[in-house]
Amino acid sequence: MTDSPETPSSPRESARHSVTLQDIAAHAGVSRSTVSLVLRDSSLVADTTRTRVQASIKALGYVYNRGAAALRASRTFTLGVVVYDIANPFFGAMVAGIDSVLHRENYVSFLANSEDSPQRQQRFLERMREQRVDGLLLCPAEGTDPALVSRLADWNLPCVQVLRHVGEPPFDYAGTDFELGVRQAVDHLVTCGHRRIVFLGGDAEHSATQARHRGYHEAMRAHGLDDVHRVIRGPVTRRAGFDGVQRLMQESPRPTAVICHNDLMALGAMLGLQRLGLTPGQDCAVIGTDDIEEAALSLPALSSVATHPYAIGEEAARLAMRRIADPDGTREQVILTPRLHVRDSCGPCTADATPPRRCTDVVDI
Amino acid sequence: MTDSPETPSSPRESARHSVTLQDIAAHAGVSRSTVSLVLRDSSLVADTTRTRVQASIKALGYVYNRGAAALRASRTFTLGVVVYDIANPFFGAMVAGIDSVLHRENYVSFLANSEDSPQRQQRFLERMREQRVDGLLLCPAEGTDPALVSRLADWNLPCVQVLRHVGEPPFDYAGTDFELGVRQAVDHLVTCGHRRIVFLGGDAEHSATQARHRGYHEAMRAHGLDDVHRVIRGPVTRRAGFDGVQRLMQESPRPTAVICHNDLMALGAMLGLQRLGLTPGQDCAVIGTDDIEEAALSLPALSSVATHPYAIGEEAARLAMRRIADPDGTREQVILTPRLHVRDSCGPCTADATPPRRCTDVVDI
DNA sequence: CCTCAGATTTGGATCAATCCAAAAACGAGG
DNA sequence: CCTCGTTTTTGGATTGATCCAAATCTGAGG
Repeated sequence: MTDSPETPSSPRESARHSVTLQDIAAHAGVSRSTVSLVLRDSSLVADTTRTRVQASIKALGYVYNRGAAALRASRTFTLGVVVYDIANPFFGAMVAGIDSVLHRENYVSFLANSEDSPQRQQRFLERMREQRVDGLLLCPAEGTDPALVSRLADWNLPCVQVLRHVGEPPFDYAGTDFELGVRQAVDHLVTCGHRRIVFLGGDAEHSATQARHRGYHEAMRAHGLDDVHRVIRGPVTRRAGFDGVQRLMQESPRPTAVICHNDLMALGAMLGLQRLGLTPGQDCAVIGTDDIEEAALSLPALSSVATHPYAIGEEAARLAMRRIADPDGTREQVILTPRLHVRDSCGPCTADATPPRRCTDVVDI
Repeated sequence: MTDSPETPSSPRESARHSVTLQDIAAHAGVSRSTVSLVLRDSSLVADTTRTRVQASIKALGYVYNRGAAALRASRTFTLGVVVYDIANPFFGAMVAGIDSVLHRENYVSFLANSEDSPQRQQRFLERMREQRVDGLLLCPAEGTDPALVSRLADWNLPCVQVLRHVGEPPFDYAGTDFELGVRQAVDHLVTCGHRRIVFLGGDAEHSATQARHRGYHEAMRAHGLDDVHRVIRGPVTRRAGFDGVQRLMQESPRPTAVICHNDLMALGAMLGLQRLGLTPGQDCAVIGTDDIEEAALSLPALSSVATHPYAIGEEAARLAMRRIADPDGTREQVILTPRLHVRDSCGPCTADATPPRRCTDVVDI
């Protein structure tokens, strides 16, 4: 009592400098190294020692310093995630899927919204490199330099591309078979007796846009409809759907069906038809892509090709975990199968083999 | 050539160990410290030195190591962001607002989706502490321990609460005046001649739910409608709106209007009315909250109290920046003013002073 | 009691930056 | 040429963990 001028366990001690491994070691009567092993629950430490150290950790209110650990160790248990439009509910669901997997794996993620700007994306990627993240989940912004992927490889930064992809295979990728999705839509419409089917939207040269167009062309060709096939390029917004469909409906042999690049466009297209006094599903069939929650809610309920964003997010995250564990393993492509949800916006399907589905059957609110 | 066994600039040199300040210093003929100063562009270094060092940085392909820097310095230029439902488009927009501000400030953010689970939230917060983030943006999960805020203060972790808040003031907070929003809705409906106005939704004791209920009660009282005021508590999902409104419509003196906790509920409620063969805006007025993009698109277009998620995100992020710069400054509460967007779902407003607004005026697709 | 293998534990070096007090360089005025 | 006050630059200590080779402990078998 008399020999030490200040008590070592003073209450504001923690404010002065934070508790370190050294402090725990002293408290538990072991070495720094042993404490470190306990923290990473190594099987090397004896059970009695482990419990003693854990008690000290709790007693002193120790907080692990990830920064210091990362300096020496190779892994940081962090990941970078880049999307190009987080306000889009599709990406919201995808990020939720990513988050669920990362949480299980003790990872946390940096999120950035590139706003489809390659410059913003580039800046974030450089920052991620400075943060020494273990890997990246990247939905490449429009206009991303195709060399980016190999550059990331040079940087030893595992990267899983999501939804879109740039550069040369092989690369890790998680997405949906957009080509198949559009084919399903065309097939269904043709079965229902449609011939003049227009594909609406897709301005940029993404893999995802190209796949949709390819699916459309091939399905039309397969049905012998080469003469009437037609793609209207342009932005993929509500407005574009709204305007585009109205322009189409003023032509003399009117299209009888439109397939839209995404649901937002399709919802806009339905509104456009209604503005002209036409009824979606009756005067013109409409099919969207993504099957966002609002699709089932609209009136008439929108038929849509479900692309399962939550599942894509999960797969992408799992892929990243695998690549981090085995950096030189063969690259993988996880491609989910989309599914057409038939609702009212594509009208009754008299020629269809399956009985027509009624709206109320599928309103999964 | 003959005296050195291997060229120092061998191509795979970078793979062996990464380029450090030391390497740059050697290359530029200055000391480690000077390079460090250049990196943090300090005004201490002479211009000629600065340019020389910058050239070396570029030449050697140096990558700043944030982890190492954070070990010594106090700031990490990282932030933790917690939301409880990232799949909800409202939060998507909010995160976009946050991201835009952080990008300008050279910050990056860790994002977590608590799924409204206090345990998940807690785990993430502890992880953020380990990461030594400079601050937190927190939309507290339902059932969050009110002591959390003061605990974060003990940890020296600046925290801005967003949208909801727990614990005792003073704290930093960014949100919307939900109370005023509901009052606006009630006022409008009363002006239109409604009396039996029901408030639908709100199960938990969040600040945000309480504020809505308070606004509802006060507005009803102000209009002398104490006798008919009524709150139906319950979850705030589409399904709840769908079911809830149908139950209400089966009562003998039917309510003539419902105000919903959020737009998802309101959209569900409109669907519920239609299921009963009733027309929203004609047989029963519906007003939602948030004014999500889908509101204007629905049929009839949904009247909604806009709560500006993007702006809330921006404000919250700005607040965090301010608190990090001045940790002991007085706490601030930024409360945005909501605005009622009148569309078709609340029907014609004969008694209104302003001319009735037509659907087509406000369909801002 | 000694030996030895297997199980635990340990200290010193290391990771890549920042901090800080002190040294060096510089330019103007005497 | 010598001060003196800025302006620049610097080396050593420090941050808090991990790595790794070597030391120590244990208990069974001879």
